[in-house]
Amino acid sequence: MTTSAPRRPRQDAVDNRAGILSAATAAIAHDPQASINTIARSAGLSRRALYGHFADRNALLAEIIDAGAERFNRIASDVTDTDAQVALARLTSLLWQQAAHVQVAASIALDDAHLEATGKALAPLRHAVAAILQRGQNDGTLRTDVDVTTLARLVEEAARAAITRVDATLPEARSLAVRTTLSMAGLSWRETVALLEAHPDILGAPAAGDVATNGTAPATADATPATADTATAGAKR
Amino acid sequence: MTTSAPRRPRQDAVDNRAGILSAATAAIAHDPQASINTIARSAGLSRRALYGHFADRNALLAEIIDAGAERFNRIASDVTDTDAQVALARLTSLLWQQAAHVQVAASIALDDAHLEATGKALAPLRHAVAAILQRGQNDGTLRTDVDVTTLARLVEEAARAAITRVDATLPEARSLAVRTTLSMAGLSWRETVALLEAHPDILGAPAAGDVATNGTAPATADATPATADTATAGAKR
DNA sequence: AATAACTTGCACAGTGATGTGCAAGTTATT
DNA sequence: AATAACTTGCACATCACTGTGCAAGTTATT
Repeated sequence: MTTSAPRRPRQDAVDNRAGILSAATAAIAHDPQASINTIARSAGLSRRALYGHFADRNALLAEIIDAGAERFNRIASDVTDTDAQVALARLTSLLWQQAAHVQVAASIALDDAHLEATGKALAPLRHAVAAILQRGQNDGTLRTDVDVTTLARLVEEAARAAITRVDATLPEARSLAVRTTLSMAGLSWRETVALLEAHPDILGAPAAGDVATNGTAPATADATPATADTATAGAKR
Repeated sequence: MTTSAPRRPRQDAVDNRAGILSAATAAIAHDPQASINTIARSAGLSRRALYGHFADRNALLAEIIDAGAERFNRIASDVTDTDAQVALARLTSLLWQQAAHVQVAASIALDDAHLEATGKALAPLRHAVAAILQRGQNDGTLRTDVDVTTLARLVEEAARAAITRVDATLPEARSLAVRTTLSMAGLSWRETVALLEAHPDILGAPAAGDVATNGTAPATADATPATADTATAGAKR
């Protein structure tokens, strides 16, 4: 008569829950006002089933925000470059991989209702950005004609625009996002191109983390052949 | 028995109509989903009265969009500078004065429902920007590492961010918006500062238009005392 | 094979918004 | 002063969406 331990959740249910989160992320990235029905249907479930996994809309949003926050925080703490320009570039490059989450955060952040939640979720990332910008202003490697707070907002907006408003399937999309952010931070476009050429690892693979990449990575030029290509693209002469 | 000519609209009614448009512009700039009730109340009218002036929500939005379009088009055709950098700077400076309309256009443009309307309204402005950017790329005064179409989108986003996401009451707000746009167009921050110092008229009063200002305006330095102030503001050393 | 877990569809109540009709009141215009 | 124009408040129908209860069915797990 031992009150039998409650059976653990069924596998299909676990999958469905994850499917909802994924579908919701995509749906909300596309339209912040996406209805519960839309989300459930795009996850292949009925509206009613969704309420079996999440108490209400807020609970669902909260988990989505948390998921984004976790990824963002990892990225923020992964960037340890001393050079502010390089740090900012790498940060953007890594964020670019999380385009969907960036878009969701941006979308939800527009809503006054969840401003607090997103704010809390983005706090560590914003703090990291502020630190980088401050460092760059102190040593003169970033623009000093704008106070740090304002610059942070502008850089954030530039990154958001470059990540979410540019076709992510373009081969140069990632490089473009990075160059955009650096531009906003005060560099001329030629300087951004030069910086990326000098640090090819920034646009490289997942960087250090999963696979052990000791120190300076020498041969990571697989995904992106050469920056020069995309950098010169569109030049008239 | 001549079917008497219908009396012309009452003066207070005309004022109220204008008041609604103005209130709606402000309300929607603040929240794209602002309800009819909110708008009417903030115009000092009842919800019911609003429907006496506009058939439905769309009719109201259409007029707001048109009002913005008219202002934008005037600005676009007012900018005639040959130098692409100067033209872009002046365009931004003039747009900055229409912050509320810029914000409304940006807000509504996010909505799929009115995407067509805003697109049509912004078309001439976008065309002007594209022309300026193309010119700048041809003579090498603007960045050539991005194709014109993408660059246009990025510049537009940068301008939007600088105009709507920065406290417009700050004395350097206008200058900041211009420098931001130029940064996105490829200039280094020092180049943007230099350009504004070389062309103080860009941040000056309403420029040519109402009052006759023959040729090169010598004494227009009223509204903005000196660019050097704001440009150097925030510099650490 | 038995059981608990999960999903579905439907009904239902509640909310907030839109757009309209109408009677009664107020106000600009002639 | 008369009149048409305008505003208001209320009632009403409609719509889209949220969140819950429940019975009946399907499916993973033991």
